[in-house]
Parts: sequence; structure tokens; C-alpha cells
Amino acid sequence: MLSIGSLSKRTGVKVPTIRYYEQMGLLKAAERSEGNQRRYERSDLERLAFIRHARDLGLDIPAIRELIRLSEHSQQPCADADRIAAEHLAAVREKIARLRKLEQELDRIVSHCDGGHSIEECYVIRALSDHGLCEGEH
Amino acid sequence: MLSIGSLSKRTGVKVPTIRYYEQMGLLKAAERSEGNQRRYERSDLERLAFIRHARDLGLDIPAIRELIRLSEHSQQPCADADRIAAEHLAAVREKIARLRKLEQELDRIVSHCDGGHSIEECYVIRALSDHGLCEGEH
DNA sequence: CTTGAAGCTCTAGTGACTGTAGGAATTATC
DNA sequence: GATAATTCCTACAGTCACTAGAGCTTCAAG
Ligand SMILES: [Zn+2]
Ligand SMILES: [Zn+2]
Ligand SMILES: [Zn+2]
Ligand SMILES: [Zn+2]
Repeated sequence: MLSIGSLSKRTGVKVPTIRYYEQMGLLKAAERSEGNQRRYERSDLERLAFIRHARDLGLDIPAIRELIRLSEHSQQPCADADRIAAEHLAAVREKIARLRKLEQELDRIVSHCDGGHSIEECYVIRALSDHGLCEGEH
Repeated sequence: MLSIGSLSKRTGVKVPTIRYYEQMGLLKAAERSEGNQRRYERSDLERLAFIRHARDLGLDIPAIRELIRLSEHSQQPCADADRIAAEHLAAVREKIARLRKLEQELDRIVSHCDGGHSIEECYVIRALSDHGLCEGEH
């Protein structure tokens, strides 16, 4: 049986974050010691690692909650799980696309000025004042 | 003189957002009508467009506050403004890099499973349970 | 048996808004 | 000029995934 601190050290998840995951229903409410402190077993450690990995891959908490629910029905088909992952991948790709446009526009703006002008002439300020100088939408 | 609603329609910035920008010190406190309603002039419209465009390009509020401050000293050199833009570009590039790694990993995971398995065998669930199956860090 | 670390609950703060409640002012219609 | 519809006001709660702190209790080592 692990204390919340040892669980934290083993997984790299901070103590308040573990409590937060419990509150959000990702971790089941832990057993308690006589003095009301949380005690964890191996299965909690595995579940926490699952949560942490999913978060590191950018999945949000409702998605993780659903994945955990699905993972408890080992004989069901995995279509829902695959769909969650695929939708997340699509969302990541959209974010990348939006950021790429930003990058292009910012790169163009930044390379038009080298800091050696007055504010009045500065292309950065002028470009921010007038979207008409932009090449695309954002 | 424009009401906050007309200013909102002309700029596409929602009314509560305009009030929020005022609170954050991006827009100066507007003049008021006899009945205490905000009244705007052309210069406010231009400043709001500046703010909105900067936000659309991803700059945060402290950066925009600083850019507005700089833009009021038209004879000063523009090095600070250019630096803010360049730093933001660098931050955008970092975000893209992080998301690209995520995309790669997610793409690999998703393409390993086509929804036609049981949860027990599902590669999505297995990959989330075990970062050892990943190619990179995140 | 003392002491210091680690645990507990509860609350508030992050960033950039968005939405709501309850009331006052303005504008439009008759 | 009365009334109705719209717009405006302030102040506060909620979003997301944590993080930090206050004030108190329990645990483990010496
Ligand atoms: Zn410049
Ligand atoms: Zn633009
Ligand atoms: Zn699958
Ligand atoms: Zn991984």
C-alpha cells in the first residue's frame, strides 16, 4: 500500500494533481488509513500512469474518463476508443494548421523589420494595425 | 460617437469582450453618456482593431499592452516591438514542434488499430497504458 | 515521546474570455 | 406622450487542468 506521496514519486504526478484526478472521477476514491490518509495499490498506480500518459498525449479529462470506462469492458469492440483517438488526432492536426498560418504571417511580419526603425515606421506596428497587410486570414 | 453595441458590430468583438479589454487596460476608459453608457470615437475603433488583430495573431494581453505603450512613442526606436513579435514567433514555433511530435505519435497509434478488435486487444488502449510502446517523449 | 515531514480539506488563482442576473437607459412604435 | 423592445450597466460565476496556500492532523524516525 502506497501513500499519496510515494505514488506521486513513482509516477511523477504531483500530489495535488492526484487528488484532483480523484475529484474528477478518473481515479476511484482511494482507501483510507485509520487516520484518513489515502492508501493506494498497484492497480491505482497503473491507472494513474494511464491517465498521465493520456494527458501527455493531449487528451482531455472527459475523453480519458470515457477511455477508462471503455477499458473496463474488455470484451466489447474497441471502435469507440479508436474514434476518440482519431478525433483527437484530427483536433491536433487542426491546431497545427492554424499555428502554421500564424507562423507564416508572423515570420513575414518579423522579417520586414529589423529593429532599426522608429515606431512610426515599424512594420510590426503597422502590420498589427492593419490586417489588410496580411496575406491570409486567421 | 458609437455605443458599445455599434463598436462591437463594426469590429466583430463581442460587447463583454470590449468591456474586458477596458478592464485589462488595453482600451482607455471610454467617455460616458448622461445615462452612464460608454461612447466611443474613431480612435477607439482603431485601437480595438489593433488589439483584435494582435489577439488573432496569438499575442497575449501583457504583450499587447506593451505594444500599445510603445506605439504611443512614435519617435522611439522599434527594437522592443520587434523583439516582442520575434519572441512570439519563437513561442509559436515551439508549440508547433510539440504538436508535431504528438501528431506523429497519435498517428502511429491510431493507424495500428481499425476499431475491429476487442478492447482487450485494442492498440489504442494498450499504447495509452504503456509509454514504452511510444517512439518518442512528450 | 518528540519533532518534522507529509497528509488532510477547503479556497482561490491562472488566461481570455463568456454567460447570467437584476436593473437602468435608450430607441422604436403607436 | 405612453409603452414596448432593445440595449446598456455592474458584478459575479463558469470555463480547463491544474497549482498554491492556509490551517489543521497524522505518520515515521530517532
Ligand atoms: Zn520595427
Ligand atoms: Zn492579419
Ligand atoms: Zn482499437
Ligand atoms: Zn508515450
